[in-house]
Amino acid sequence: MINVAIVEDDKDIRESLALLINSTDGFMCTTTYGECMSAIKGINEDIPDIVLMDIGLPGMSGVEGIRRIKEKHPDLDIIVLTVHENDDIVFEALCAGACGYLVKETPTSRLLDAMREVKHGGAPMSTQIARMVVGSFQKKTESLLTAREIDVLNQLCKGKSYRMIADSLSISEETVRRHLKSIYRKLEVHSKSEAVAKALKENLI
Amino acid sequence: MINVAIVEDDKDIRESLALLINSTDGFMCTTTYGECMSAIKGINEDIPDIVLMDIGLPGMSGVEGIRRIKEKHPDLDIIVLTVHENDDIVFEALCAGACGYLVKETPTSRLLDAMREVKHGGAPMSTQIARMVVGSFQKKTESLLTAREIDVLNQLCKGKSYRMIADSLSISEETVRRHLKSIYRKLEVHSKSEAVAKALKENLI
DNA sequence: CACAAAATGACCCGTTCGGGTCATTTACCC
DNA sequence: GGGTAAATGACCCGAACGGGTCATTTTGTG
Repeated sequence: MINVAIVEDDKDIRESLALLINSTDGFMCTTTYGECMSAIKGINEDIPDIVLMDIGLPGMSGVEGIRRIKEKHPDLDIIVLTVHENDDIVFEALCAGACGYLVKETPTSRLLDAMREVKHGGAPMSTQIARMVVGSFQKKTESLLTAREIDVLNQLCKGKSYRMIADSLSISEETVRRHLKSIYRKLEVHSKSEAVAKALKENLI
Repeated sequence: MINVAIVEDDKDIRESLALLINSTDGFMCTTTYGECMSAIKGINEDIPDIVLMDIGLPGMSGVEGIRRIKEKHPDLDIIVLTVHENDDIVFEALCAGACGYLVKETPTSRLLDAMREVKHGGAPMSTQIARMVVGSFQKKTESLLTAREIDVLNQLCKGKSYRMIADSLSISEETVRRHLKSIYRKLEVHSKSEAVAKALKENLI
């Protein structure tokens, strides 16, 4: 029997979700919450197997709610169920600890499958979400940086100094400096650390 | 009609996959390859809609093959179909441009679904793979760094100087310097850029 | 309350970095 | 074949950094 808790501000959605879950073999939903604070408190008392979580909630955001719940219960599985398909929110939710992300038009059969999938160690996502997630691994093609600049940037990301980069690429320190100037201009940054941060965040290397 | 190419060194698997695809409505497979080089060449002539790609191939690795194929055909969808569930290979394949990753015990019906899913903008993954991918977003808990050190590290990742970090956290530059010393010792690094690189790669922040 | 861990602040000094301006050679595209 | 982009190398200088050693205050847990 999989015990599901629901965090969702819309009463109609909340109740129909609970009804769906309670009328499905192997699932039950004894507790629902209208906002995060009570969910965080309630889940501390009565620990479910899975939390279905909305993102656009009154008061504390769902993302922050996920973070707080996972702090106390790292092994609890949280599935986001929301209308938000905005890139930032998806990644924020996953970083906060969600292990699944479904958009709200998901058919009920898929929702039930998703919960079963989570219990088998999966991470169910709606198709567009999965593509966004996988896409986030892909390197930017047609980089604005030249091949040599990328070489230098790669070394930089290993924490190398100008001197070490020069040795490693068999060019003079002055040339390294020159490439760095060009990189800074293109990335619009002004220090090694900022360049590294930008390069890693934007998958330039 | 979805045109599928197969890259797979095992003749039996290759042929049974082709047979499956050709006997399914809406799919066809006219070309199969036993290793990467001929696939790269062949795909340049005869462009399929989807490539099913093995990873453990003789000669060029599947990962490198994916990279080469995506270089020429950035919009071509490549699904990895392999026995490898090793973390590194999964992420390497996705970084190289794969948009799906299935383990070989995947039932044929799921394989066909996966190809349809890809054509609808999805990114089909086996359950364990999806969890690995989502897990890679999650921050390390129980950091070896203190809360304040993480504050400083966060600022560092925005490319701030000591002076700017000091202002932004309302502490003296000397204290920032002190925290940085402690961070360097714990992360075993010796520069801002190296610390940023390590922090971002290890999801410390 | 006592003790430990964390956070705070200060000084010195040699090295590295960032930005400025200079120039030459190689490679590729029209 | 001539022009453009890329890659190479050099110098200067002030600001920023990294490592060293010093000490005080705050916080939290037993």
